[in-house]
This record gives sequence, C-alpha cells and structure tokens, in this order.
Amino acid sequence: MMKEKELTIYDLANHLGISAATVSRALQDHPAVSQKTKKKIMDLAAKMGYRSNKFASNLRKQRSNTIGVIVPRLNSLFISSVLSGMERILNDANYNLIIGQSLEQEAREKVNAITMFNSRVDALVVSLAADTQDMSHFARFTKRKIPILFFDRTTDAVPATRIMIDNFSAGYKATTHLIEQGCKKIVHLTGNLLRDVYKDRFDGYKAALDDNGLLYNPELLISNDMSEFSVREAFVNYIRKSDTMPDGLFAANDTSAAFVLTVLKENGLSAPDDIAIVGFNNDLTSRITDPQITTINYPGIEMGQNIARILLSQIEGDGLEHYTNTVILSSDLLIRPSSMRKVGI
Amino acid sequence: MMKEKELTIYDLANHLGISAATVSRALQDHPAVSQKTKKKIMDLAAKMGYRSNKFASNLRKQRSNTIGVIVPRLNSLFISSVLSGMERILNDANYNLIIGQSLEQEAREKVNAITMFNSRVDALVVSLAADTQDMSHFARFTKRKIPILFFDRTTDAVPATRIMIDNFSAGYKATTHLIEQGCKKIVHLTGNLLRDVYKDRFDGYKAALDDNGLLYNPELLISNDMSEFSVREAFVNYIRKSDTMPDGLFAANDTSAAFVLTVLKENGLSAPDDIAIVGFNNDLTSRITDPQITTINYPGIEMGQNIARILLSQIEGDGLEHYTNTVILSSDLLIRPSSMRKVGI
DNA sequence: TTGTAGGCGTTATCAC
DNA sequence: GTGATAACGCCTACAA
Repeated sequence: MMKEKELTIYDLANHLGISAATVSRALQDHPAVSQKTKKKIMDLAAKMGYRSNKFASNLRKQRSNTIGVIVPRLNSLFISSVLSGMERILNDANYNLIIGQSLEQEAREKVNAITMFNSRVDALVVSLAADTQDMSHFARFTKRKIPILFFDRTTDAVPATRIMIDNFSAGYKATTHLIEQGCKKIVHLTGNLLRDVYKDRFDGYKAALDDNGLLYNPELLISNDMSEFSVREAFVNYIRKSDTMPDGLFAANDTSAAFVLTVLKENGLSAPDDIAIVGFNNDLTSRITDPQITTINYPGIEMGQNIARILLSQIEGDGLEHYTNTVILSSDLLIRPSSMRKVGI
Repeated sequence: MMKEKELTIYDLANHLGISAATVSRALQDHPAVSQKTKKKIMDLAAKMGYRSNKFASNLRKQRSNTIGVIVPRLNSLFISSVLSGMERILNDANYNLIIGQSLEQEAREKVNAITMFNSRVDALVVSLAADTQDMSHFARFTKRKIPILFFDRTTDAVPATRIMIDNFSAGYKATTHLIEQGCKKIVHLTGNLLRDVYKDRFDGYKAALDDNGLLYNPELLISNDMSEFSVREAFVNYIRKSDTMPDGLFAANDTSAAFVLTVLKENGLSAPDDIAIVGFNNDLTSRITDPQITTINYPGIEMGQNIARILLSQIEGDGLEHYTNTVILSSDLLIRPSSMRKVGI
C-alpha cells in the first residue's frame, strides 16, 4: 500500500548522468566533491523530494545515531525535565531519543533494555526501577562497549558513568535544618531503600540526627512507593495516634511533601507550626503549595543537559576512556515557609 | 573500536550446517519450519548471544516499527502523562517511540518532522507548537500515506486524525459555573489563540458570557505563553489598578491557575472570596494547592492510550481507511473549593 | 574530482 | 521443510 517507490541516490545519479557515489558524497557534504556538482545534486534532491534511507546508511555505517533512555516513569516533573534537557542538546547534535518506561518494574526494564540493544542504540541512559536487583540486562551493553549512563537512580554493580547529586549531604542538610528549627521527632518519607538515591538520603538523615544527639527511631521512617495513596495512608496513621505525632518531615520528593500538606490541612493541622516540612527536587510543586515548601534544589533540565554532553563526548569521543566516571552535581537547600519555625530577622 | 564482530544468521547457519534462510524463518517463528530445527536454532542463538539487526531487517521490510512523537515540550505534566499512556500500549505492541520537542518553535517542529520522516516512522503523533502556521512539513507524510495524528493542539489544515476534547463545551461549562457562583467580571487566561485548543475554550467562554447577559470585555482576556513569569506579571497588573479587579478567573491550564493563586496570596487576597478560580486539565497541581482548584478533567494517560490504540489500528489496519477521523473525548468539570462561593447544602 | 564494485544483514521469491 | 539467490539503499576503499 505504501508502494510509491522511493527515490534513491541512484535515481538522482541517473537524472544527472553521474555516479551514485558522487551523489552519496555530495549529500554528506564530503569535501572531495566540487561545489558545482554539490549544488546541482542538492537542488535536484530537494526538488524531487529525496530522503535518505537511514536503515541503509545505518546498516552500512554500523551506527544508529540514536540514544536509548529508560526511566521509571514518564509522568514525573523531575524526569520529564531531565528528558527535556537531554533532548535539546542531543537533537541539536543530530541524535534521536528513543524512550521507554519501566513503570518501576524490573521485568519491563529488562525488556526495554533488550529492545534498545537490538535497536543498536549508540548509548543507553537509565534511571533504575525501584526494585531492580539483577543487573544482567546491562551486561550485553558493557560487553559490546556501548556506553551506559545512570542518572538519579544509579548502581555500582555495572561499569558505567553515574551522574547524580550528593544525596547523603543533601539529606544531612535537610535534616539539620529541621533540627535547627527545633524539630525533635522528624519523619523521613522516602522510596525503596534499595536504591542508592534513597539510601543515601536516609543515611544523611540518620547522620544528622546522630550528630545532634537525637536518636534514630525506626517508627519515623516511611518507605513506600510515594504515591498519593500510600503517602496519605501512612501519614493519616501518625495523626490518628497523636501520641506519636511528629514535629518535622523530610520527604524524598516534593510531590509527597505536598500530599502530606493536604493531609495536614484536612485534619486541621498546618505547616510549619504543627510539622515543619522539607521536600526534595524543587519541582514546580514546591512553589505553588501554601505554605511553599522548603526543598533541595535538584535541577532536572541541567542534569539532562549534562547527561547529553557527557554522552556526546563518550560516543564521539577522542578515545579518552572515561567510561566509569561518577559525576556529582551540586545541590542546595532552598528555605521556604514550610519549615520556618524560628521567625528570624 | 566496536569491532567485536557481530553474529549474523549466517554464523548461526554455519554452526548448524543449515541455510541462513531457514535460520531467518525460524527466528521469525515461521510456520514452515519444523519444531525441531526451530528449537535447535533458538537455542544456539540464545547461547551465542545473537541479536537480530534491525537496520537490515527494516531495510528489507521497508518498515520501522517506530512511532515519531513531536510535542511542544516534555516537562509538562499533561504532556508527559499522554506520553506515558502511549508508551505503555505501543511498547507492548512492539513499537518504539522516538520523541522530539519543538520548544514551541515552528522551526524546531519542522526539523523534528523531517528527521522523523527520514527515520521512516510508521506514524507521526503531533501536538503543535504555539505559533506554527505553515503546515508544509506535514505534506511529505500525507503524500506517502504515513498516518498523522494530532492531539490537544490540532489543526484542520492537514488531513489527519485528530484527538481532543470538546474545548468549546469545556470552556462554556467552566465559565457558566463561575457565573453561577456570582462572578460578573471573569478573566480568561489562556495561550496562543492561533491554536484551536485555546480558541475553542475562548469561544466557549464568550458564549457563556453572552448567554448569561454579560458583556465580553477584551480587557479581561490574557493571552500569553502561560509561563510563571508572564502569568504573574499579567495578574499583578489587575491587582494594582484595583478598580478593574476581576471576581472570577478561568485559566486554560491548572499550572497558570496555581500561579495566580500565589499572586493573590502575596497580595493578601484569596480564592474563592476575592476571585473564584477554575483551571483546566486536572493536573496533580490542582489538588495540592490551597484551596484546591476547580478544573476540567482532561486525563492525559487515557488520551495517550487512545492515541496508541487508534495508531495501531491505522498502521496494522485492515485497510479500512479512517485516516481522517476526529475523536472527541469527554471531559467534565470537577468542582473544588477554589470556585465555591455559594456555600451550598 | 569522480567512478567501480563489493558488502552491510535480512527477508522473500523461487525452486527443489 | 529447506536451500539458493536476489534485492533493500547506502557507503567507502580503491582505481582512474
């Protein structure tokens, strides 16, 4: 049905009475073709609506100019910001992005990885699903020396570039801030501690407690999928048995902090008076709640741009093998009303 | 550097002393191959780590199993939800998604379209950039009968499938609701009226005013890029010259409604008392503000799933040519505190 | 500066 | 049920 026969470089060549090789070269702006012929060829190509066949050329060149990306989910402000940042740069560098989501399932992550492997992506960018433990699906990439780059949800179990922030220090800062505001019972609301990104924040949290003479209390740890449902349910529990009511919250993302805020309001409580709150990411979310949420600034777009640049230097690299670097982006605490108990000034 | 020579079906064939043709057939689960040989081949392929070459296969088959998607931007909750919905279905149907963003620029949209055309996508999914007027970049797709599907930001100027909601009716409902709450001076905050999606909501707004004996006042129309900066600036102006202070707001997305909410608070005003507010989309955003924002429910994930299903039926279609359908999804008004002035019950 | 020719890995059409 | 073989469209030594 789509048999409108496609133009090839041979057709162009015939029309001009020259060889296909010359046409091919001209189309790639090869220096060894005279400006004159180049122009002739370009013009004809444009006029006849020629389009180069990427399959043929990729087959021949053994490369795809495509980057594979696997993320836990697409509909997250942080993740889509990272993708946005990546896309801008990679697109300008003439790379395509093929994107898959694991939906937090190890199995889907594996399938995606294999598809992308078969699609011969030039590099793979991954933020791990919450519970991925077996990393064997990445072995085929490393074996073929296809660069892998992990961001945010990373792992040490695969030789790859890692790009992230110093989550320990961020967790430490956030918690210390709450302590400085007078909090004594600080809840930590987070994701699957299997993932370094959460584990490190948790460790930072514990270290801050410790350094300030507070005891870590496991009852103040909520680790779940951070969905609206889970967060609300977990928090409602604290409020019910008011003897355990915390006075501070350090949440591992802004969205879940915002959910807590809604629960508080529904129960006639408020931040920062009843509970001082610190989130994570500096999503738009954290700026439109009332009060606005103190958070760790973790700029997705910038991270995406960084990822893209690192990738390009690796793929088109000069042979300097920096395949196993870890890049730590800086991040800082943005103090907003949700945590400001001590009225300063 | 990546010269670890790749296995081909010929290698497999040699190892087994059979022909490459048979291997190819077996790998595709062709019925005309005996179970025995099939198993032998599959096993060897697995053991030797064979991967099929998509370029060769696509070149030969003249199809890519890839869908191109162009969106104005990636980092929007609505858009990323649509993408998420699409990805789930298309991935299960064995399609890849290649995604590009126009960043609201016609030029980038064109470049993306051409790249995807050259990548021989099996279909193109588009939500138009704010100011795209010339649609010539889509002509090459229609000429080659490659299905195009527009969602949200659509156009009639290209023969294609359109999937959207009834924006006129949504705008009408939203505005009527505000009028019922007693509003007389209702601001409409929206995007570029060049896009049907905004134009239709605007028309619905005007019609509702009209039907209720209110005069349309052009000073109450704010049409800009709906960025945080633009929205805040525009609204601060209303508040300054308090003689023109409106008493209602119908915003074309939830995010901008949330921005207005923050401006109000900063100026000691509040919703719904000073201004009753209705947003659009039912983003997460609309549920975490205080008060929660009345909005039009416009479920991105569902829309994405619909897009995927329509696409599949078109691509793998039975020849029934329904290429130029328009699909209208239902949408309704979710009433929340931001607009509830008349305390009912 | 241009042309010749072989091959990239598959799949589909014929035969057998 | 299996095997030859010719495309698919492009790129790149190598030759001229």
